[in-house]
Amino acid sequence: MKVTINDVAKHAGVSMKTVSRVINKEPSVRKKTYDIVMQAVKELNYQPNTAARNLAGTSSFAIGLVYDNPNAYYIIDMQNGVLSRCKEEGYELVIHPCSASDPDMQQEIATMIQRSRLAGLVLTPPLSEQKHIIQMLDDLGIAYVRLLSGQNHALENDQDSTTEHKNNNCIYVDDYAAAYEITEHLINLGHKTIAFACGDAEHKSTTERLAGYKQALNDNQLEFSDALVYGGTYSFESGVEGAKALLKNNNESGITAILGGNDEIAAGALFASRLMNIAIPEQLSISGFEDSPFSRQTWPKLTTAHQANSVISEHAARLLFSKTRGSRSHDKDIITTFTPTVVIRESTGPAPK
Amino acid sequence: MKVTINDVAKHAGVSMKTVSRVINKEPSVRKKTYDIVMQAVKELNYQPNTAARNLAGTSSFAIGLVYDNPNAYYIIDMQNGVLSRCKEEGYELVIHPCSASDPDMQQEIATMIQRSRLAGLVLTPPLSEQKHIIQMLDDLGIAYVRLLSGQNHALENDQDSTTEHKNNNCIYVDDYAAAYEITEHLINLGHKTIAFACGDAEHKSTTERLAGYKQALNDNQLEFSDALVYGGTYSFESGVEGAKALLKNNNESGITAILGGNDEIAAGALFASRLMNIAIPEQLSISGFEDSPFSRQTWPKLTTAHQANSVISEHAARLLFSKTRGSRSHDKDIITTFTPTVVIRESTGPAPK
DNA sequence: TTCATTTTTGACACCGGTATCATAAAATAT
DNA sequence: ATATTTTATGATACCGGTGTCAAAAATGAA
Repeated sequence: MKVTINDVAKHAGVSMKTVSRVINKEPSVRKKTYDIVMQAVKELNYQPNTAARNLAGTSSFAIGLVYDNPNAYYIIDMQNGVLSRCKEEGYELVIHPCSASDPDMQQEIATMIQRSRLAGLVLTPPLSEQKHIIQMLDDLGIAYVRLLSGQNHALENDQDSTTEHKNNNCIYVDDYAAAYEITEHLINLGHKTIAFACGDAEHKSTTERLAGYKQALNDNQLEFSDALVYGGTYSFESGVEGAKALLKNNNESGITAILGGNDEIAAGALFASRLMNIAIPEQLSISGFEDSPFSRQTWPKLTTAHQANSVISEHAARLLFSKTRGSRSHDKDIITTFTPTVVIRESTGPAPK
Repeated sequence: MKVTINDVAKHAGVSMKTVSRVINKEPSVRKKTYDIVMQAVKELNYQPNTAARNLAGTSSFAIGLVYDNPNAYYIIDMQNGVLSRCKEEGYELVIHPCSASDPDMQQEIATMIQRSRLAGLVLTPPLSEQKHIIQMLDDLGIAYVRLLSGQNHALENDQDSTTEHKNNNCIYVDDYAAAYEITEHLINLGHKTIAFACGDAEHKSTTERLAGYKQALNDNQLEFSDALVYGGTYSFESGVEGAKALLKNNNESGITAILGGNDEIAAGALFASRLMNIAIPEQLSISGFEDSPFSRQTWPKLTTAHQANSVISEHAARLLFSKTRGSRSHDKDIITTFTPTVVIRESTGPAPK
């Protein structure tokens, strides 16, 4: 029934160690031997036992994906991207949803690493931004890659210990640039009073997006005011509340466009507009961020910033693998900064007179 | 750094085997010994190495979740439910998205099972409905649980080999009853011409929901006609097309309500209604199915049938565990049939005159 | 108290690979 | 052709647990 490395070795007439070398693509195997072994592997349909490899090897053949994010689309994309890379490399993926606010979380992650002897970890925001997590991983000496919002500066400007890492283990999503672009799109449509309904303040993406938005206003001689910003969370409900707050008193601020912190917020704003009988995009333009599937399922469809999450996470996995095993994948192929691109749909239009 | 079972044994002054017994909750350990060992486990913060356990043991400490479903919300719920049970039992979860149409899929699943020495598998629709997959799993002699649409009949009525299983490894979602209920809700609102925009014909849920809908019509002396059914897929786009098709020629069929095969279809129908300038629910009632988060994010919010996916999948995992290891959890606690409940929101209303 | 029986515990061989280091074979230098 | 270096392969000790079976301890019966 189950075929082991010994069966293959016998079948190929070599030692098990040679088979091991072949399946691990170690260099010092003669072409001829390699072929013979591979032939045997195929004939017997041999599948190396993950548990055994993990147990015997220095590092294991499993990595972890840790997330605390309610956005199902985001998570699925992340998983799929990492999984596709794992498949390529013959690794397993251990997924670990958790709650950043949970005090036991740190211990929980440590436990997971220890139990599964993980070779590395991919961290998504907002966990990837938490100093104490990073610190712990450094202390544990485990490889990890962080998905972050921002740009790849040579050094982070804070002076704490994480700086020493030369942040060569980060994948950046340039939310700043994307927010700038999408704001510019609105400005080009003639909008002069553009509001921003933010996501969670603790998330770096929020500050990045906000900064990009502000800079775009500034570069185009548009005035910024605190009345134009609503601080909420990355949720539909927050979008509803945000739009209501921003447009209060019969839109006293004269807002003609709202930039949603993500698609859910934008969808919420859309919903609120309906409640307030505001026509989109005739009276008000609304844009999202992320291009999740449901940005195509609202009415009208959302203008948004497209973020290729599965591609991003695939590169995160690549980067992680390049740091663990005999980095087969060339580091050169790894993109470490992604900039979402504006996708124009029906929720934005020319500013009303 | 890493604590092994031997460290614990030494610390507790017992043999490693005894420690093994304790962490596996085997019965034949004296209370006093148990306490001493547990104390040592705590003091050293011992975490059993998963790989070693998997390798040494008869069955491994990992189960798999296989799915082919584009619905992110559904998948995340499924994962979380199974995951929570796994955590409870100290198991790992190997997730495996795949494509039912992929000819290699069968081999792929077999490979996964072999490589990870999975103790069992949870199958979601539509994979759980595919005979050849079930057949393969039976041949492999691996434990599995199927999530199915339908009711728990003592025996399935088809005569093939899967019947022999006495289907005591299935969790049912009674889509028939739910569709009946939701149709009845519409009937009670005075609707007489109710259409059904179906999901994928290959999915059992589609036939179940359709049957429930038809039965409700029948029981209420309402006429059914093929013109009232649109056969599509479980997607937003299909919902758009479905609504357009059903309401064609200025709604010649006189439809006053559309039952969507799932929330996405309903959202699509909602979208199409906007295109056709049809007021919801004044001119047309639309209902969804599943109660996914975005049924609350459409305008108006969708009436739908709530399905507790994470609870369902948790019970699927329970059932699986009850078949593998020393079934700690009592089978009695396991619910094997779930019936979604109607959630009334704003997308359905009284039939127009 | 002694012996038989049952319950707890431990010694040790595995599970299926990888790592190390020695050895054999091939390539190169003399 | 032989000595020397390099490269390819193999023998064997682990990795950290579990399963088996036998020994030790506790319990009950005589």
